[in-house]
Amino acid sequence: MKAIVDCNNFYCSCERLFQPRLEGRPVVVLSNNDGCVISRSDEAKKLGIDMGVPLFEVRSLLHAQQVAVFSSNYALYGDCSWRVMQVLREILGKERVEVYSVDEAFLELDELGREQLEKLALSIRNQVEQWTGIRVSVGVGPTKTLAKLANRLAKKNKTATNCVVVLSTDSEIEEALRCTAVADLWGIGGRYGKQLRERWGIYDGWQLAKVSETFATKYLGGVVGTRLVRELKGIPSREMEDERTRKKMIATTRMFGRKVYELQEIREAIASYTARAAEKLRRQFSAAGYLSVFIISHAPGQRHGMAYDNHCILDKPSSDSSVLIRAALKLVNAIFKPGLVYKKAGVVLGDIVPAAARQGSLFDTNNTNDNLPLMLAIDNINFSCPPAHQPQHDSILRFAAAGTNRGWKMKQEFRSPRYTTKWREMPRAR
DNA sequence: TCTGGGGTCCTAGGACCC
DNA sequence: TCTGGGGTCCTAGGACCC
Repeated sequence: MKAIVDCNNFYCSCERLFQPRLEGRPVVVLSNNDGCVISRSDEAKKLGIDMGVPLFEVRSLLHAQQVAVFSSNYALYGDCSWRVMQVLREILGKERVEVYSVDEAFLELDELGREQLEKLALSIRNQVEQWTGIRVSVGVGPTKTLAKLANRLAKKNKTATNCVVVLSTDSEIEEALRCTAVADLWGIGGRYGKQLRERWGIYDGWQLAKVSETFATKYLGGVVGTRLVRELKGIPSREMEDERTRKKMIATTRMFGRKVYELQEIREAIASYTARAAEKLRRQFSAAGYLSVFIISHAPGQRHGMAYDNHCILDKPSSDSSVLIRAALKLVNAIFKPGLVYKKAGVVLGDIVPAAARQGSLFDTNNTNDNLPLMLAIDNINFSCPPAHQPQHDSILRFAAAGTNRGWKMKQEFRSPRYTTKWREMPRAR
């Protein structure tokens, strides 16, 4: 049997952890640049604040209802996530835990009886809450997709279910599928949902579980759809995956805090995003062989601007910020067009390989020329020291190319302290 | 006026090879 | 009018996820 543990309103719960006075009050967390709402407490959901709604549309409602508003604080959420996952690993053993996202993990459970499964799920839920302060929901089923469905039902009705739902008998599964709209299934998004309804008259999960594999292959994206339908029928087709700690692609992209016109500012932004991406790369002991940059211009009155991108293959894979920044700046120079207004830029690293197994370049006489020790020293210092009195900066040691004014930086007006990851921002007890 | 950021997997189609 | 058959690799783009 498979289970999925999912943290309730994760980002909001993290904020509340350090401000218990917010318990029972509506809370929301905003996306980067304070653009839209990406996490809501139950109280905020009840006020009718939708997921993903732009801040400006609900500003007065938030104010009138005295909703506590936070900018996103990824240092805090990442650390809380790690704590939750550690508890799961302690309970089940780390081979049985697959971290799926910042707030979700799949668990491999034994084939126990129904009551025992429910007891186990409940005890996991309680243990996590007791040790981390984060409330979670647990869904259990014969496949990952059905576990997801169980979890959804658990969250939908927290009081009745105690945040735990087990789907183990055929009739339980049938009933759950019947009461779930097809687009609410894991793996069916808006596009397929619409097609299934309008073209095939398939509205709920039970109908979809009945289609043939040929149908799924043909109309739901090939093997992806086939796997999904098999999972609904109770045949495990998405096995537990090895913790793939190494990402295959690393991106740092941001909206600017204001309109940007000058190449110099774009270069600063690209340099600082590249430095950030390189940091992520080094954290997983990798090097990248491919680098791409893009900038997006602002078309007045339109939702989407025009994208300009450029990429290169590096002579040899690298995780050296200065090497990557140099390459990125060269790329951005080639695509910048004066006279446009820019609103966003980004850097993507690809062709990622383990740093230890890099293929050297045939023409490179100096293979040890990477500044890895220097880079690691920089990472260490940046991790432990906050940038004192310089709110426009995230780190104390930076590359000159990233600039000093940084007027383009994203807005973060409501960020809480990084309680658990920066010494100077630790909570104080009187 | 103001709408995020970071990932994965898969398919189709073109270029190229023998 | 008729014009081989199979591979592989790469890229772009679609769809989905949190």
